[in-house]
Amino acid sequence: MNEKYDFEAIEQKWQQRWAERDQFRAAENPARPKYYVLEMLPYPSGALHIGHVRNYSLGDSVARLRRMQGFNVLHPIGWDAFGLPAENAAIKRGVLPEKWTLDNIVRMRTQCKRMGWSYDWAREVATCLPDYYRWNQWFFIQFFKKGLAYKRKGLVNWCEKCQTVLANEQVVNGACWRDGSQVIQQELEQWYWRITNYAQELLDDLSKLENWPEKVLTMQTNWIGRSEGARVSFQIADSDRSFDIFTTRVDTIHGATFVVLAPEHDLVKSWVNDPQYGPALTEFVDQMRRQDRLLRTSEEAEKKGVFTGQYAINPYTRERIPIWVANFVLMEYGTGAIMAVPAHDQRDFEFATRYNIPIRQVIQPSDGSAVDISKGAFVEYGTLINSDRFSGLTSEAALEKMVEYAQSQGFGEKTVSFRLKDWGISRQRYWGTPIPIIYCDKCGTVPVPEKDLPVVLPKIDRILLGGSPLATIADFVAVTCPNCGKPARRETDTMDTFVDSSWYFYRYTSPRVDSAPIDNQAVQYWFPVDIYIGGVEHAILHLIYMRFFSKAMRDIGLCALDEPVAALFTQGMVIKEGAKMSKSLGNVVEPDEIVREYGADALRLFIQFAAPPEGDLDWNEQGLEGCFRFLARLWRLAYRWIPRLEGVDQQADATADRRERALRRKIHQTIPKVGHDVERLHQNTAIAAIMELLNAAYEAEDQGGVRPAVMREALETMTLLLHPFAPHFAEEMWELLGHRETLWNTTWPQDDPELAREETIEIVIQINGKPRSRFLAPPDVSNEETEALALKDEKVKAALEGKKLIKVIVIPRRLVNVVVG
RNA sequence: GCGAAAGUGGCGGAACUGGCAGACGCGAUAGACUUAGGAUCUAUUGGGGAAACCCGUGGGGGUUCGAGUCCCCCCUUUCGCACCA
Repeated sequence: MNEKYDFEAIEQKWQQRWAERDQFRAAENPARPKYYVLEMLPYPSGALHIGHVRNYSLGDSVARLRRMQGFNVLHPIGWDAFGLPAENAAIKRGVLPEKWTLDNIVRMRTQCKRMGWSYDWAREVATCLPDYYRWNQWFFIQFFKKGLAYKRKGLVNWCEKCQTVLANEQVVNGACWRDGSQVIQQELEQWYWRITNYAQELLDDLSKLENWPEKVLTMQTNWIGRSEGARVSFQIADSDRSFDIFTTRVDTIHGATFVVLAPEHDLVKSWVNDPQYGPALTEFVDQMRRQDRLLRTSEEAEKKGVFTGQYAINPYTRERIPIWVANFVLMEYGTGAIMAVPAHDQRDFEFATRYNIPIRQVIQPSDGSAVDISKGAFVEYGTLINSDRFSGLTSEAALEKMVEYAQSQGFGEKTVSFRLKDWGISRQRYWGTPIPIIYCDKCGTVPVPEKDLPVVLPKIDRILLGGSPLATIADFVAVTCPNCGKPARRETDTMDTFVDSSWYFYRYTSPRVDSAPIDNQAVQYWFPVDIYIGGVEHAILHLIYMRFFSKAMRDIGLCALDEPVAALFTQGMVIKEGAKMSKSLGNVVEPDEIVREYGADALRLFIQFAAPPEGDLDWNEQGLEGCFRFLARLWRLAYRWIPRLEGVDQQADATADRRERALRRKIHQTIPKVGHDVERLHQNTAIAAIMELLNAAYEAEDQGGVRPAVMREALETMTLLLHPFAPHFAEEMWELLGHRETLWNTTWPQDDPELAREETIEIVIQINGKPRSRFLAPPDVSNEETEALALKDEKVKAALEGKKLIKVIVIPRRLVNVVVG
């Protein structure tokens, strides 16, 4: 054994052995309980960053612990390999996306192996390979057949910088989620997936996700945005046309003094030629189209609009009210049209005030108190007034009754509106999955027959810019119609890369099946994912898409899961000096450099020790050194003892010495603590507990009188407990301690509660709630004895001098509070 | 504005259902070993005080024998949502 902790040699040695033995290979085994540990797959951007290290080290410690606890562990990894950065890098550096991506994967795979994570590399998937993306295409076709995929023209989010369309989830505060640049609205024909079919189920099933963070559930609930209300049809005056509005407050409809359409509303287009109102209307609509969405939809934005010259008939009152177009009504929510009740809606109030539109109160507080409608809207529920036959009803009752009335008269109905929109999956980029559709002049839109899959992404030899790059590849576009055999054209858009990540974790269970996307038997064995670890930034992106995907997979008869992920854990960011690491700030920590200087084990240890995993972690090199020192300190202890341990069994005899018993007690207290902490992902306190155990071993050594058998037990226990965090170190130590079997196949130590039990306990004496004294007692001391012992205490006697004993509270085995007064 | 989470030594952070606040690590101080130490080991390390003691978990109230933990009000930070009809 080397006196010095030579992390480089040790880590290399074990990585090599693990690879040679193909040690982390997983296979279905019905005899053992399974455990599926999943981490969000990385985008191959070039190199692992420290956030990956945190994410994957966390997952690895869980995988290794569960394995040692007897679970059959699946711990896979892959690459989210399609996507824009590859194309952008290609444009910037002149490397083709494919080469750039595959090179990055090679480099990052090496880095992963250098970190010692226990991945089953035989299950690795890269989403940019035809073996994988052909199933994206297969899913597309199944969805198309099932009516879950459809094409329509409509307003879409267009990112100028990315030169492509984005789904709603990918627009954050009016900006592109990836680069933060402005997103504008454009009218384009796009493919959509009908995620809204599942809106209700996606919402309802959130209640099944008991082990998901509340925060994510809330974000999803808000994103789905269910609201119950009514659809009411308004006739356009002097016309046979009508339009629908959506409202959650039909009870206020007698107070509607105007209606408002979104600038993008279809009806508006037919009015722009009006000689009197057309010009202003046209200008307003154009202005809205040009305006930044973020500005337009911000609450601070002033409410602006123009009168269309048209009137609508309120079906309840038969009253003619003006139709306006205004910035604050959004085409994408509800029906893109609202009734405006300025007395009872603040937005309508502001608008009405600005344009001198009448304000009419129709609700008053049910307690009869007065409200001043001239100062602002009264938005609460109350009692209806000025509402014809509905006057006198409460809002709650009116909501029911008035919808029934509308229904009976045929001009409205009860309806539910969702904020969630269908998922726009078309992307006008090269580096993605080709959408498997063929357009034939005769047969229309025809899916590519399954036998013709995959539609291979054509190789290119130069970078393609602008539009849909595939459209410029004549060989690709030209195709014969699978129906009629006549010349036809291929769809040239590619799929959103969130499609790839929506089901990759299914593919891991059967990565090489080539007759179907998944082997249902394998899915049945491994699913659900027991723990999914990743960043919270995907709360309403990936994490909602993949839930949708599972349900859609179920409905096309592929497997039978409602929810694929049993527990989700969102880990915090790694920051430095309080700021997010970024190249522009120059505060990026390179994992490679840390590994070179301190080793992967020290890095893994530190990144899990420095902070609880759900919070942000402030990188600090000195803390890292502390973890390195801990490993070196354990190494030295072993170095001193191992020569004396040969042939010594750890359970040689019952130990009688007080000092030995103290060390063994610490050992047997630490074992359950570490296991329990890692199960809750409290790696920081688990590691602290192992450090304490090492300190106890040093203390025991220092005091003398500890025999090798006990020191062996201490060293072996620390080694086993350390394995999830510092596996190379632990494997080496385990071997030095004389074991042949890898720790991966070794069981987690069993604690002995008998040995863990304290021989004497210290009981605190409080006087009037303040700690004043303490005494030692046997652990089985009764409450009566405890009280008696406390009352004999000198401090207690002194405190009772001239005072009265009011009461004594005994907390068994912990504390006595003597109340005097 | 609405909602959620958080606020504990010089620093990162511990503290299960209310029961010794500050585990563990960093940093710091002193000593030992040493030619030397940025290595290692030992000891000390929330503040005040000579001490008995007193004060301390963002601030203010409250419940309780007892509050970092529970309740009310306020402040700050972070993160979501933000004209959603």
